[in-house]
Amino acid sequence: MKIGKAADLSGLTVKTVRHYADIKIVSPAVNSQTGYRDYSEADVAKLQFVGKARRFNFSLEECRELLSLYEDQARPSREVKKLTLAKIAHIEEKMQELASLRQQLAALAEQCSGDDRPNCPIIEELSN
Amino acid sequence: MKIGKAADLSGLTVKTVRHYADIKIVSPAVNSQTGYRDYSEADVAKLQFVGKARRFNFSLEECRELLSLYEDQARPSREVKKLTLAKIAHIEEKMQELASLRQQLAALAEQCSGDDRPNCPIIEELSN
DNA sequence: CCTAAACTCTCCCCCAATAGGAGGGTAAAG
DNA sequence: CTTTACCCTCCTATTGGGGGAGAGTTTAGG
Repeated sequence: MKIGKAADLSGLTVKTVRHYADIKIVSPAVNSQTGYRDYSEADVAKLQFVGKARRFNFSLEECRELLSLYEDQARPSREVKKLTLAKIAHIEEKMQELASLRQQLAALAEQCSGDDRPNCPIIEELSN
Repeated sequence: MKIGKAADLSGLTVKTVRHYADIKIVSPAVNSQTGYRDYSEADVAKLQFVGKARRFNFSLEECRELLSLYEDQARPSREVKKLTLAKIAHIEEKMQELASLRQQLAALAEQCSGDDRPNCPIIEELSN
């Protein structure tokens, strides 16, 4: 099938699917007459797989790794779990960072009257 | 002073300070003889201000707004508080999203034996 | 059968916020 | 006076795409 249908079936945009072909995440056959990309059912399954992994916050590089594990019928599940745990750790790091920022900003906002007066503890803090 | 010292004093890299000049976040005077940027004490204060706001996760566009409030002695503190609360809300949204991802990934990881066997619930979930 | 719309191709620019480096001019220290 | 340290502009890359031009292809309708 052509790229438009593959994109529809995988829930991705044509732009994105083309990008994945460019960087060899999912490489379809190519019609040498027209230059049109030709996607198989298996290609679409891979696109769906990558789409889902992306929604789980895996980077494209990580998707590439997951995809090669997905294709390897003999993969040890240890490998997949390792990637997943690393991703969880990364997410937790990010969350900690955000929690700290939120706490600091909330403390500042609380001290700020938020009215017409120019006096502002937030600006003062940023000025130090 | 020249850009190197301004960068040191503000805790930013020369590259970053130059970029901020390019996009008019902090615009120093320019020596027309040499083309060297010439930073005042006030410019350095602005760079420090932006650096701190960046560490609080404000985007450069938001920094631009904060900076104009910083420079406006008559600003209503309401404006600053509004930006800060919006930033807090944005951070909380991101945290929720990450919490959901973490929960889903953790549930998957827990079901995965993580050994030599190819059977892997994580890959299976991503394949659906 | 022919035309027009829908689709596809490549190529280039754009976003945020920097980092790295080439190639060339300037300043300050020995 | 030379070396080193610094500064300049311009180009490239990063991540994960989006937008659009200009050209070729396919498909549907009349």
